[in-house]
Amino acid sequence: MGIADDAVEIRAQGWRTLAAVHGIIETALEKALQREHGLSVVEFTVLDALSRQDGWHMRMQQLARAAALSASATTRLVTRLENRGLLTRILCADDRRGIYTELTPAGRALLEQARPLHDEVLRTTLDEAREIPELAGLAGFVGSVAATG
Amino acid sequence: MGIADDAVEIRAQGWRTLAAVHGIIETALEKALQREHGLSVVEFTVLDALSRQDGWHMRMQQLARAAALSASATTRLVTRLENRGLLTRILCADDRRGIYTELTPAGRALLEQARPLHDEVLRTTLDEAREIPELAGLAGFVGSVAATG
DNA sequence: ATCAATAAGACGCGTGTGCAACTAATGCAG
DNA sequence: CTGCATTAGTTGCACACGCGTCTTATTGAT
Repeated sequence: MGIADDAVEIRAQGWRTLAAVHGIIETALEKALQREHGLSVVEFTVLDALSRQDGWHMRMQQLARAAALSASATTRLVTRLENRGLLTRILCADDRRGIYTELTPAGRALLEQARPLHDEVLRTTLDEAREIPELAGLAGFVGSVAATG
Repeated sequence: MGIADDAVEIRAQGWRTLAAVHGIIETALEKALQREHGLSVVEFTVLDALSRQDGWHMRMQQLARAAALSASATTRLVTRLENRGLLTRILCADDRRGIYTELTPAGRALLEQARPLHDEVLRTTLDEAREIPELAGLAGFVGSVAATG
């Protein structure tokens, strides 16, 4: 068992840890946001992405990348949110193939209502993860070290 | 904006980064494993979990926790793998409600065949993630620092 | 003027998922 | 031993997703 095999095992272990922490947070977020605000995690993510693009509009493809969704899933998701009056589609003037999406006041309001719960869940689940030895390192990293961005 | 608000923003940013890296890896793994070995990521995860429990059997619930799945998803996943002859259900003698699962030789063989690809995808996607400024920190952490476990 | 490429939508299909309702086995209280 | 809450696992139902394919509108190069 040489150095290469160690690296393989470290990556595998790292991925398992990453998946575990991700799963814990996502499940907790899903339940809480669904229960209190009727939002799924992806829906919140999309609204959040749009809100942080303030002043700018996002095209469907950017949205798809931001939420890690396929094109068709993005279409359907935007349609759902549009039907609920949380965002609007806007044809863009310079390239009329493109479609921008923009938060409506209602969407922005719902997002702001949901933010506190979102952060609370994040905080408590990260704290819980820190209690579990295998997850403590990553949970600490995610919760404390600013992602270099 | 005080210290508390900073912490909120750091957590949110950390979660976005975590979700992004997770999504990249999972998508790449899914495509590669599906294409080459007809396995989904969860299926690989379950087989891997079972193989690392060598000598011991796992109950459905443990499996569910290990793969971050619900009970019902676990039932169906095990059924699929059982139908493909990759694992077997074993009623346990002492508590006849409980069900153990065990890899078959075929399951173990398929797992070993798939491992090299699994690691290769892990390695290349982590390398790619390191090239993206916002993800570099986390990708480096996952790929290099042994998860404390 | 033509034709390939691109952005997005529509739609059917198969699949995986969570929830809630259900069955069966266990174990504890009286 | 009888009743009853608890636990393990399964199943019916509805829904979101990815994929593939087709369609439409627009752009840009020849």
